[in-house]
Amino acid sequence: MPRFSKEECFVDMKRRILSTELLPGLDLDEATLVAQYGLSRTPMREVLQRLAGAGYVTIEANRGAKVSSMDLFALRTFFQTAPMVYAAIARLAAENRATAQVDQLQKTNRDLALQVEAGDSGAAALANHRFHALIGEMAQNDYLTASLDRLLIDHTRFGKVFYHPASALERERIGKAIEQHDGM
Amino acid sequence: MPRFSKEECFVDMKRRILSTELLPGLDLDEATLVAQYGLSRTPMREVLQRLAGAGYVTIEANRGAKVSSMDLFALRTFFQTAPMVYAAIARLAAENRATAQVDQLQKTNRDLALQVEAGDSGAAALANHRFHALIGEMAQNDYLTASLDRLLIDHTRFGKVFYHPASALERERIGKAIEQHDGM
DNA sequence: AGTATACATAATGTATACAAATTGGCAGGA
DNA sequence: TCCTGCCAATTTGTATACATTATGTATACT
Repeated sequence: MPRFSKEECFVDMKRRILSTELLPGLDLDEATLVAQYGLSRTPMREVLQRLAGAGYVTIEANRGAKVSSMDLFALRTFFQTAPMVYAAIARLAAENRATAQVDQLQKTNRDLALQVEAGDSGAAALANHRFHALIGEMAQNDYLTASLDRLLIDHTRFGKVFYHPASALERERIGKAIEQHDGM
Repeated sequence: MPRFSKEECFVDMKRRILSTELLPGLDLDEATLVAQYGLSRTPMREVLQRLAGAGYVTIEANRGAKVSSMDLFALRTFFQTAPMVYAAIARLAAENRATAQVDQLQKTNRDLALQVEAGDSGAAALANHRFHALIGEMAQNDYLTASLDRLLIDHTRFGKVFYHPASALERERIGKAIEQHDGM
């Protein structure tokens, strides 16, 4: 039986949710997770609460945790919100950029390109997520980051569905984003 | 010794933080809080984790929770972000408004006016917080609400500092906001 | 037959004992 | 005096037993 640390468990749960290995709406049973990660219930519940705080799962009193659902309304709201927040974040990131971060960004971008070429849409989605999350960090705006993080959860999950034969188009878009940031 | 429910404790902690009864940066000791609220440590820690998820407190591993701090950088970021998010939220709220919610909004607004006239800046700040939070609910956009909620935490705390002899100006601004929404 | 209620089962929520980590103080030495 | 290392005390983290709440099933009653 594998023994994860609390932090490892948190990261792995995020990965599983973003990759839709755990589908939206799925009921998360404490006992099952405890068995999978080799933690006791207290820290496992803590992980679930942190995931809830970050928007990955939804907790109902006396009913446990579910993977946050994605319905049509969420999709509509996503497209209503994402352009605005992404633009604001990108602008701030460009203003505050540090060379070390730009390097990391390009590294992540190359990683993304590799995953896309390899046809691994799950890994590509995660690399894409990491790429955007890095831009979020660069923006150094905790207020907006809160929205961005939530958008990225659904972006990544939508992406897994839509761009399954991960397109060169997406890659090109990412490439442009980098140029744009370097330009500023 | 008073015995709070977990939810009551959560609400009360938010109130105390928003009203700056608990100052930014204050170290929150579990034992003290447990004694104050009459809960055992497990649910108290859960409350702190939820508060951390919502941005009210900051948790460091093996060092417990502190009330989220507010430095000059946060202030700058706040004024950089608030107009954009508030405008977006207000627009969405106007589009999706329901009469029941508008009634509630006006009720909260009257409450705010009363508190301001009574010179109770703490209660006024909380009423103002509730007013903006209601607009956030009306917008029905969970992504943006995440940012708004964090902005409102600091808005309320800044407000407590700045507008101490709570001004008629603030009240007027709120009044205008209502008209604006009714207008749309 | 259909519905409602009571009970059994299984889940979540709470309390508390125990473990690990951090902090502060003290003693010893440079 | 100041630094260093160790020990004690305090605080946080974890495990687990117990309590409570929800759910599913069977049975009795209409």
